[in-house]
Amino acid sequence: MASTKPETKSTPAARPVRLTRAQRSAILKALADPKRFELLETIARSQCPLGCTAAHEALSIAPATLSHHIKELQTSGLIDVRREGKFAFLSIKPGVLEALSAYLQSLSPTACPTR
Amino acid sequence: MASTKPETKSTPAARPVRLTRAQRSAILKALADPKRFELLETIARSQCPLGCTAAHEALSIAPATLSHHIKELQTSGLIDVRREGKFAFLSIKPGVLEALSAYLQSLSPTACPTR
DNA sequence: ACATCAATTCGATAGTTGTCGAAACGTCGA
DNA sequence: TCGACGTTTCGACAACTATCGAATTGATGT
Repeated sequence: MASTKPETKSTPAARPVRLTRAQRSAILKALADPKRFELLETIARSQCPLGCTAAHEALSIAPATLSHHIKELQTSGLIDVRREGKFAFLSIKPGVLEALSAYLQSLSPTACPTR
Repeated sequence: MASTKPETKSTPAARPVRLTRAQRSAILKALADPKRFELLETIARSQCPLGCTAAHEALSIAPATLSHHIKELQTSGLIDVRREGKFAFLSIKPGVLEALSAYLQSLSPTACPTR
């Protein structure tokens, strides 16, 4: 199967990133754990690709637990994991948080008059 | 100095609704359960104050479970519960979803150049 | 080849929680 | 007062999961 073009790179324009119900569920579950959310915040606040070691130091949890959380964030589609030799670098997957954010906002309707 | 303005009640204009870390955690945990999220969606989609009976029919879960989920959404600060006689009416608490949404969006930084 | 280090996998455990049936509570109409 | 109905509480169970130590894998440098 010949690939038409490499899409792992920075595509010029924005992409809507449509989320299915199942994806939303998975993402919310991934965000629900405090340690995992903190990890995501750490990744977001870092320049961009955060090393596992830095993450481990920032969260003060066992390596095994960190690895578990990373996999959860990855399988839920929230982050990308790039492996380079014996290191792993974490980065926020673009568009996903925006999509979730937009959907949540859409749930807040114009306040009902009969309140 | 002090006395910028008291904003505890339903101010006509916008309300910032600042969320603490603990509140964010609680809200995300409340949203993480699929049935609970579906309940919130149902409330949001209804005119506004949704009766428990309607919710029960929409979700097809036992009354006890529904009551449990309602309490979770309420204690997390996502919904208001107004009681009227033997009925209970659910409505989305204004500002909370917007605040969470804004925070999530703020985590998505400008994509890192070294990707 | 060997030792070292980063990261993952495995196995186990403790705590959490979604679910429901049954009982209880409160309200309303007869 | 009584019974019917909506909702909540209680108790229990099953499933899930966050956590870690120990062992493993894989890559790097000597």
